[in-house]
Amino acid sequence: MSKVDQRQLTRMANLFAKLADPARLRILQSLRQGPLRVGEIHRNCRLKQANTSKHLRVLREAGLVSPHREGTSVHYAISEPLIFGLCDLACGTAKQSNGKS
Amino acid sequence: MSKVDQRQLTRMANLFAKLADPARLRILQSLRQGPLRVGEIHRNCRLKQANTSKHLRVLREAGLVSPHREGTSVHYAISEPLIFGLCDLACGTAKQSNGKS
DNA sequence: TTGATATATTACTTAATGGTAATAAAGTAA
DNA sequence: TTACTTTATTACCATTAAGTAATATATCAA
Repeated sequence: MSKVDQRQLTRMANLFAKLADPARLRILQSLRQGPLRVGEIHRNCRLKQANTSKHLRVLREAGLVSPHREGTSVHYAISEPLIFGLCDLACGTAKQSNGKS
Repeated sequence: MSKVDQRQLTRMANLFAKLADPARLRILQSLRQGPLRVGEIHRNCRLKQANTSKHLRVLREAGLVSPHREGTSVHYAISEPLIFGLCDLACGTAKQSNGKS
């Protein structure tokens, strides 16, 4: 990646921003083993229903997850598995290294 | 990474947050080939001096870069090279995939 | 000391974001 | 239709963060 222009840097920053929230990381981890309904996610991750829906919208609009209606419920699935590479790397990097912020 | 607890998710999210800014990504890329003085960084990245200093503080407090005084100037160097793995992965993942946010 | 240069910090404005309660919308069943 | 369930959206508040101008601090030279 010798030449990275401003637009690409902005796209990268936007992607990192989507991952910069513990609740969203938790949602993504919960989807790692397969699709889940919104209700399952919100109980599984201990998030309020509205909050879950908002986070899923962020992830969906970023192209990281995709919804699939089934009756009254909606299943969400990972649509960009590459993010787990990022998560795993960050998990290793962030072991005890993080500063005071 | 089967078991990731809340603290670790928060650390990961904090790390991602540090990378979630185009200016900081640009600073990190500029340091990829070696340490630079603050003045070089701020001219190189076309950032205001104060802004550069603030971003460097964020990166420093996150343990990603480290300063080294030399006379009146301060050299900054990458202190956590693993972040380039994250940057490269994000660069590949964020090619044209990013949503409307 | 004074002066010059390099970097850091402060104060401020503006913009974006997360969490929540309430409400709306979508789907199904009776 | 009504009633019920599931998910999405809206409105609001509180917090956080980026950018900037001005100022402060640090280091060195004379």
